[in-house]
Amino acid sequence: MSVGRSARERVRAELTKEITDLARRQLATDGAGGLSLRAVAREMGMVSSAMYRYFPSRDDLLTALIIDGYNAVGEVAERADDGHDPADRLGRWLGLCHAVRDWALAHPHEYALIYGSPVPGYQAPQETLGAAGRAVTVFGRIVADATAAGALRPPPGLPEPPAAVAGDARTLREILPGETDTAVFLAVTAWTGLFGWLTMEVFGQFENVIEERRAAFEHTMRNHAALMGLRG
Amino acid sequence: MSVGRSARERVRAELTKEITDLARRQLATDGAGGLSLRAVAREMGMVSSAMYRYFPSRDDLLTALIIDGYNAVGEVAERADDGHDPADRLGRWLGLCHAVRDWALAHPHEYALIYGSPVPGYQAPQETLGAAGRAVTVFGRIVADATAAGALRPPPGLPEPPAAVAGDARTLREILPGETDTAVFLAVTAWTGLFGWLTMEVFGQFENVIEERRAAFEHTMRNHAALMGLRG
DNA sequence: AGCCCGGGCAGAGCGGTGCTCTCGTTTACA
DNA sequence: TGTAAACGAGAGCACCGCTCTGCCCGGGCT
Repeated sequence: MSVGRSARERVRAELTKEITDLARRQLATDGAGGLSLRAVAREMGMVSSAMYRYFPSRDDLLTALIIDGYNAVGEVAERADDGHDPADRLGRWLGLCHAVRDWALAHPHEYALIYGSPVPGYQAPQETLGAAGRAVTVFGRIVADATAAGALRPPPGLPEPPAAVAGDARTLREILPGETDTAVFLAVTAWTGLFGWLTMEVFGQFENVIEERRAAFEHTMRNHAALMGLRG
Repeated sequence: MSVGRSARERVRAELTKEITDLARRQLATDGAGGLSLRAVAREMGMVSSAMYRYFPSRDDLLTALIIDGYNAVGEVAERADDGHDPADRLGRWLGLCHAVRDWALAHPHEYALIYGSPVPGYQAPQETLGAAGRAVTVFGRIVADATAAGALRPPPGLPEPPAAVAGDARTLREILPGETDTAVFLAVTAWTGLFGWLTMEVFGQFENVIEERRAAFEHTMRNHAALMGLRG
């Protein structure tokens, strides 16, 4: 991370970046399954075995790309929220949804890599967790701001969270500080709903079913906002 | 499908079934990426080239498994709904949710195959569409029954569907007959929410975040029911 | 009854993959 | 300056999907 101390470390960092860049390009065109260490090496004018000086295995290269992906969506989410009037919580929620959706549609393979089927024997290492949390942190801030302003008023007739989930609500309050159990799970409902839509859209489940996807998406996210009781 | 006319056709049908069975077992243990024609052939005491008498390519074998998967979840959904008092629409909705979830957790790789990242160059053929619709048809019937009985009363304060989505609402009324545009998209919200939760749970996104998953899931699905206005 | 034809399987082989091991070279550091 | 670590090349292993060829054998037609 620091400025390359030695020439060797500098060229190593450069080559590592070149590898991930080429791999990301290959990922974008062929998907995770088509990512080939040999192809990356070929494109760099190197031999495949040399790759293993930089990434111990293909999975480690994938891990690097996964972390990059989480950071990309996290940054998109943060930038979207920075551009909004903090008091306009409904606008911030919709802006966050559109930002994540735009990124997902522009990078379907990267989206699949981080939110889709896990790769075969691959176990997400701890390092991914930090990056994975950036987007949801933005969401938590919006909800918390709304609550603090008294602008989170869910409709009547909602079910009571059962006692069993109280512990999970406590965990989730790290992301959603100061929320009641009811509000915590309304937020979970909205968040899973957002990614449910995105997964179905990116993976082609809406083909021949929903065509005006942007409008339908925004309306669905407005439904989620209404369920949370997010007022403008 | 019909009773094997000649002995040759009968043994062919049996071998085809044996191949898909072995492939499904391999799918369950290694995932879609680990599905190997050669391994299936090995396990059958045959040579890999012989597989191509039955499936023109690995992707065609995958297609067969995908159709099987859609039919499996469709059957699970239908059976769950048959076992419920038709007038208990909230119970039917929750039963449907739990049935699909139980199946997904029991067959994570098959779930990933049909609802997860699409496989590399694979394009879902038309044949899958019929099987894919069985589960959502059950859902549509529950909502339609509720509407017919006047038991679908969404809470106040919901957004109006924009004009742009009217066409899609018309398409979706094939599954959700007699529903208003508002109700159609509330149903879409619930359905995408269901699969959003399932995808995140099956793909491990709830690790270390939500532990009482069954209770939290049911509560989330009750939230969706409340948004739709599904009364018992 | 005899023939023949086509489905079924085996084997070899092509080009590709991830990954390992060895070997000579280059670089950084003590 | 000497040494240990990093580096890249090359050969090779086991596996993959897929193709082509050739043999066998059973069922259907003459």
